[in-house]
Amino acid sequence: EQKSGFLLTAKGVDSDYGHSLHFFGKGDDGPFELIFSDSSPVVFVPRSTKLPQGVHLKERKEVGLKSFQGEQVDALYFKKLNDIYNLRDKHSDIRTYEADVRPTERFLMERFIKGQIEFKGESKLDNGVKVYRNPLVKSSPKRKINLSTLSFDIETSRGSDLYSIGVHFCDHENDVQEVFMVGENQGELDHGKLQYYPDEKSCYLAFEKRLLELDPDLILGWHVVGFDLKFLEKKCASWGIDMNLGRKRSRVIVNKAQNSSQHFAKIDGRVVIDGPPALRAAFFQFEDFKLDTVAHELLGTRKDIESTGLEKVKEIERRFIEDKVSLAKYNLLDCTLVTDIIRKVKLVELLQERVHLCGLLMDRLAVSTAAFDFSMLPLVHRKGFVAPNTLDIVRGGGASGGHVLTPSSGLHDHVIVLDFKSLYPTIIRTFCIDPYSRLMAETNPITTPAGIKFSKTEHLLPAFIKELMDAREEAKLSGNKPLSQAIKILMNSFYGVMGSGGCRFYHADLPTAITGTGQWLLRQAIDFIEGDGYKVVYGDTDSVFVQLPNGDRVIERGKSLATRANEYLKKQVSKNFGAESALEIEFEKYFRKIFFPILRTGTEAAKKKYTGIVVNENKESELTFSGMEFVRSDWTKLAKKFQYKLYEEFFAGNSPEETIRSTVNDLRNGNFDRELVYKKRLSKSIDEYTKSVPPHVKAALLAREAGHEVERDIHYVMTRRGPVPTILDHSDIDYNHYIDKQIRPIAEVVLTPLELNFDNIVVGDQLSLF
DNA sequence: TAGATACGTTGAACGAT
DNA sequence: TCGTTCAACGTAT
Repeated sequence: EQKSGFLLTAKGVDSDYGHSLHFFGKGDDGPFELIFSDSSPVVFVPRSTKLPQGVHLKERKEVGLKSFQGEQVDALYFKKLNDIYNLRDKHSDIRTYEADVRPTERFLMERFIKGQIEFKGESKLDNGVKVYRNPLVKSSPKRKINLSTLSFDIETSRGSDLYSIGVHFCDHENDVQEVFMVGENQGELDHGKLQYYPDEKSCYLAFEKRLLELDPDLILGWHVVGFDLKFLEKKCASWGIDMNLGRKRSRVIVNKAQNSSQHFAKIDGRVVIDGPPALRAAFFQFEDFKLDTVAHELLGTRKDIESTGLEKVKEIERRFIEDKVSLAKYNLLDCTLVTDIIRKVKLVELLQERVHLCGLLMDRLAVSTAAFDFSMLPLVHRKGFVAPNTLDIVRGGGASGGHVLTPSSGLHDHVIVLDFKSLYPTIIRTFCIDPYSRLMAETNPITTPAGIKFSKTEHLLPAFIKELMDAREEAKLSGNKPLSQAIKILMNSFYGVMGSGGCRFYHADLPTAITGTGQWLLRQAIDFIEGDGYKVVYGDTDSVFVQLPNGDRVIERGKSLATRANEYLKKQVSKNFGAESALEIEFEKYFRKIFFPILRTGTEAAKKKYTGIVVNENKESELTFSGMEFVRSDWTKLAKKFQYKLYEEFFAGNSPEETIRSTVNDLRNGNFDRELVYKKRLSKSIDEYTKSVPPHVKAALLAREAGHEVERDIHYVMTRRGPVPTILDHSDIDYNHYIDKQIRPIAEVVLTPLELNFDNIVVGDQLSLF
């Protein structure tokens, strides 16, 4: 009987019998595992390679494939994956190809199985999982599979005591809320079940048992890998037991990435979705990634303990002793908030669509180079090539990027923005840019504006991008946002991946051809628009800011200009390169007013910085900022509020003097004391700042001296003693610092063109101080 | 368990005064 | 004390 399902996790296992592949997934009738017991990991070597004694192969085969340099290769089949690593590491003189492709992924990609799979064979039930040994499999069109989620969160003391574990499980028919609490019974919850256990171990074991019963496909949480799972793993180790939360009661393995604080959890048959990194990967932006902040911004709700840091821990400790019911409530709220956030942004749907598009399973989606391999390798093989190992890539000189114009400085009325829709993907399509096409450049060549040749007929990526773009249009029409977003993420990754030394298909010609073409196209568009009698006031990579003589029927005129620019480019591309243009310029937005400030150091306008009033089709206007302090997380709230107010006045044609004066006054009077916090990230560990010690590092050092754990985000305030972390006493605020470093530079940007002087405006206050 | 380059700003560090 | 360089960070695209 033919079954189908969605793949969740994969692993390869070396044993005495060989290398086996294990795929866990979820089908209509529950979880399954597909085992392929004799997978024979493969690597390619040049035909001329003589293997040394002691290398034990299963088979060496002529496969009719060649390297990118044109050298014929043989396939070597091994018993174990480890044999390949040994060959590579112990015989570095032997050149290998694709030695770093994971057998599980190779298995899927060569069969074009992207998440959805059909399988046929005998199954045996093992711990609730239907296990198929060596079934027949094939790819299967995508289908909606309901995945169940379990969000969990643990509460602990400041030390290493486990207090409670909250659980929120959801599938298409159930909603389960439970809390497992250590200690004596102090009562029940209104909503959800609260159970008490005499000690930590029995509490944990009850949680484990319940999780295995509920059998979720996805495990959700907030820092759930680096904190909760790591904590529980340590606990289990201290009790001498394994943390068996995987399908078939298998053990959870928590790993830390080298040179990074990132943690990864391997759980058979279940995918862990950790809120902050998952939202970051989907390009969500928040003031910070605290659960409370994100929940507030997305759901409008708040956690019930609003304090942070030490106070929060103290409150949790108090509740554990005096009020376990309210601790349980708090614990459970964290779980349901995470479920609600992930549901609200349709994160599971997004991940599912991404798997369907790129083929990598959920826990590997972040690795763009692997996603590129998944789509390209099987196609490249069918064209007769094998690819190099990633580590053998020699990174050539860097490619230049996008073209950025110097803005025409100052204030402008009626400026429209036209931009190229998906510029780099459409360039790849139009000029047939991909690794295979570069190798085949002599077959019907097309020379890009940067002078680099590709084959107009032998290529792989352009067709894939067309497919993706068509699917995206359809997704947009049908309102399928997760799919549309998934396609955008994948398409936008191609250029970066091909220009990355971490990609086995890297070649400097690829990014150089793409960005060079982008620069050429932007110039062509500008030439056309200027030739049409308009003034171009700014442009960056794929956009042109065009001034219109007046504000009548702006959108109509904008769209008409875009259409004519498209026709012009189509002709240019056809005439100069004999190619059919997939490029598309579109009307993006209208600024009733836009202001380009002068560089802080210099006389020209700054690039990548502007502010203006955008008016939409419904004639609603909005003050927007790009690149300016208002959008920068390392400027204080004081600065941002001040900048916003300043430009409101500026665009309204009012004098900014009163705003400046009152802001300085209020600051001195202590009215902004809570809005003076600087936030900056430590990009490396604190002891690695040897070349210079910037303010946020100084603050972090103070925090560490005072016995605090140093976090990645440093919050500090400038006091008369210098930068001090907000967790320490910082009442001696240096108001002059904030006037000079946060208010003055923002004010002067508008004061200079108005020929006003900051010191003259605030002079009264300055005198009263000294 | 690695998508890219272009750009502006700040303040530390350093050498010359 | 002053001017210059550059590490560091966050942003635009």
